[in-house]
Amino acid sequence: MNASDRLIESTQELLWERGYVGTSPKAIQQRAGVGQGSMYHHFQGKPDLAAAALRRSAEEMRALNERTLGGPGSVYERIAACLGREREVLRGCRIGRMAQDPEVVAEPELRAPVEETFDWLVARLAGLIEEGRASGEFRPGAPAAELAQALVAVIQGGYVLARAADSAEPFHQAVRGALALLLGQLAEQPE
Amino acid sequence: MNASDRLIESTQELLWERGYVGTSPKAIQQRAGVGQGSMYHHFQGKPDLAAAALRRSAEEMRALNERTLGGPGSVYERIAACLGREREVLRGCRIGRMAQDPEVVAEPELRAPVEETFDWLVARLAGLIEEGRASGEFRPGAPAAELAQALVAVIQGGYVLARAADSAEPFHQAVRGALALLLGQLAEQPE
DNA sequence: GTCTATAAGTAGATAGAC
DNA sequence: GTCTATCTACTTATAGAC
Repeated sequence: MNASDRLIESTQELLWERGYVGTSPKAIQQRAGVGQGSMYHHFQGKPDLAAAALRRSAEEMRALNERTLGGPGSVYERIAACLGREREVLRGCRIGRMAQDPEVVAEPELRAPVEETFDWLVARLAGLIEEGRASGEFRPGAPAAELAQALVAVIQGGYVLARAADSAEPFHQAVRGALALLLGQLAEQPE
Repeated sequence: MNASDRLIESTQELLWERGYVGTSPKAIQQRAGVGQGSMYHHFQGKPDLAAAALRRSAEEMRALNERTLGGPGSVYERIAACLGREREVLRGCRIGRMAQDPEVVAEPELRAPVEETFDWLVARLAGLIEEGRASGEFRPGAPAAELAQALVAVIQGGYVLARAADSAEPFHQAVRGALALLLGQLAEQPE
């Protein structure tokens, strides 16, 4: 792997672990095993490198979610598979984490990948719910986009609760609670 | 107001805006209008001051939620009042935000107020749901604690989605979605 | 209690040699 | 392309005077 790719990968990891403010060029270089001059040759500076790293993380995140959402099963099963997929819960969400950083939110180049990832995920879930309504699996009700936002929020909030408790348990409880609530939207109510 | 209180208040604001890593003693002193020596006289250092600020924020957050959860109305109405209460959505949650900070999570003194706030809120909501089941307002189903975790996660995740979009709208959509899902738990299903 | 001085270390680069 | 040197500003204090 070349220096540029190693730099991007190290930046992805550090942004995930320490956020944008907490990530220094020096730390990136050390983890990548790359010198100062090399980094500034390939990238204009920290914001430029962070933008590249975030675009790549966003792409990976989208592929990861599509694997379950586009998989086999009923709409409910696919949503459950997505929410319940294996995660390193205590590490938090590498995309959602960036939303807390004021410098990321303030800089369009940095915020764009974050916003687009959530836009995509919400739209994908809303589309699935509508598909489930069309097929008779789900009953009509609240706007699909609102239910989708709530589901994505449960995941993101689940990460927050887990890190606050230093335990993955609150995340899993929140997901089970959300799936129980979603059951109430099925056309045939399970008893 | 004395120097100590001004320092705590400034720290609360800065932790909310910029997080623990992003908040420097210098910035705290300047906002508080207090000199270096004064700060180190009243507090041992940044962690000590941050711990005091977080304990105070946690207390305020709890009082704020109790105002709606302990208010008038049915259980559903009180939960809806809590989720829908006025918020400065784009500023995020001053407690939940801290969960992203590795130095906060790693330091028990700093993490404790965060964990305790969520523990209290989840327990309060779970208690309300059980109360609603006992009175016949809610139907039995998933463990109340799981539903409560999901509701708190929706709020925390809603903040994340709002900041990612630089708009309060995703937060409000997520809350509406969550309340629609919660309606499915009422004993008398509204049509 | 509050102030100023000092200090070792880091942040985030730029310059120029190789 | 990569390396080392250099630089200004900030971080997080400690020391000691007032």
